[in-house]
Amino acid sequence: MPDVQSATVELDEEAIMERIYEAVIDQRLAPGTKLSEAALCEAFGVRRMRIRRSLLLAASREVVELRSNKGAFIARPTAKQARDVFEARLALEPSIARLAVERGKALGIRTLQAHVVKESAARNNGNRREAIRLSGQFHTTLAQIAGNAVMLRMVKDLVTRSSLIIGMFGSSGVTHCRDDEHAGIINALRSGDGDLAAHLMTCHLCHIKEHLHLEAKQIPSTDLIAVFRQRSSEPLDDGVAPKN
Amino acid sequence: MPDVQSATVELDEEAIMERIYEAVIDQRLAPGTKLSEAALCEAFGVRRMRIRRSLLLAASREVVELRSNKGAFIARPTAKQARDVFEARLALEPSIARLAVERGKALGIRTLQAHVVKESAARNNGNRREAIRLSGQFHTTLAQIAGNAVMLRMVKDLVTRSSLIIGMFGSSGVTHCRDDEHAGIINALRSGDGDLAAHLMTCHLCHIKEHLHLEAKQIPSTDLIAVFRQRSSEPLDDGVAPKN
DNA sequence: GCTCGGCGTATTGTTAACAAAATAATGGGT
DNA sequence: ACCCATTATTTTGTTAACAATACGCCGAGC
Repeated sequence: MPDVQSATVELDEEAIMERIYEAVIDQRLAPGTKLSEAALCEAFGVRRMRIRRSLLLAASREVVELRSNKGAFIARPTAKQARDVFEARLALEPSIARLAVERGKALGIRTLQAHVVKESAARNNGNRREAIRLSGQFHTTLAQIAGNAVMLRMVKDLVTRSSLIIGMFGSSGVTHCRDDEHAGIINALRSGDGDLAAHLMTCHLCHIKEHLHLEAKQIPSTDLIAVFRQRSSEPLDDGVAPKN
Repeated sequence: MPDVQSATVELDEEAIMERIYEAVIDQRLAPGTKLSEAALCEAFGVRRMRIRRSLLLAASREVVELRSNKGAFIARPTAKQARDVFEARLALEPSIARLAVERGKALGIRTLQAHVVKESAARNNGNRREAIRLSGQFHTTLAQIAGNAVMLRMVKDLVTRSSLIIGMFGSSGVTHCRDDEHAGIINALRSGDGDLAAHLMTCHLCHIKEHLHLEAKQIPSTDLIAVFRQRSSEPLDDGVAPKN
């Protein structure tokens, strides 16, 4: 047996990124939060290099934002980014629901059902954080059942960013998803109706999106030079924001 | 004016990753190619750290594979990964085509048309590499026109991995895409028919996929211990491959 | 009393040296 | 002549020190 002191194995970069994702989904890390390297080193018990690389990974997924010589911050999605994220989810997740119908084994469906039961329970108990976590996990679990690793990775990223988007633009108090809609999708799964599952997923995502206030509500960015900078109109750029 | 010697600005991690992507798309970097750090340092004129981080980024996108203590290699997609990639493309790109119809300005469409003209020319001139490059770029350009940065990022990754997949499973000599299919999609764009554009894209992707030989052809992996290792059946794992 | 400027501290970014593993080379034995 | 063990070299992985930038504190001046 290895030494009892550090029984926990050293986490690798992806694992640390995953932990950051979880914290973002739970809304324990709000948009704009500073992620100091020293603090993260202590939190995860690793050296600075490991943290640094984890932050780079998260930044390449646009879950954190790296400001030069300032450090790492939890990303603050813009309205445009929010639209893009949900547009992507609307393209992906109905297909995922359809695939889950085709490939979902009994085990997977039962897992999902247990999931939704816990979700309802958490909501009724007023356990808001747990409810949010589970409601996000519904979408990733569905992607697992669909059995496509590429799409699973995409959904994980999108769900995490959605949590940030809700933090920025969501009506406070209202949670992500309505669990009855999740239940409806599960019923479609059980009855083997792929078209229905896909359709319900589309509706579900639209509903989430409708509860956002994307009309330039946007918490003041505290970055005054950016606010007062002359902004040129947006003529056909390649859709990718400059990074500095 | 800065010193004339190093007029080229220092490339950042994403830029280097982009250059690796391009080389993969052009099939100048074949699956399994070793990417030694020293060589890359010289090639890009940067220090080791920068290279190392670029490789980490590319690895997180599964375009390169990091083997512990062995170094970085261009990824060798498995048949399962190939299926997943094309399944994801089939979910994403028809939607992208539809969005491009909605939002495509005249400028963007003209750009695409010029693109396809160059593509045909390259093909007729026997300029295989250029033809491959342009045919891949058609899909990313379409995503730019659709104006969704999230989906653009996804398509770039998927197109790059598709190039690797064709390198692994494609009938040699046959190029990625048939340019007449690209032309058909552009016509749908011009006539403003979103459903048609989406449908043509679906067909187009299916055709590419059909030209692959995914039935365990798989170039012998040269890693003998892996070949002779007793393989347990694949029972319901989470769809994510172990990394070592 | 408030603002501006300089100084000290803390945090980030980078470099270079070091440790460990794998690969290549050498030599001895059969 | 071929194969295997041992050594040398290269290449990767990690650590720690250094440099540079940003931040907070304090005092001087208005």
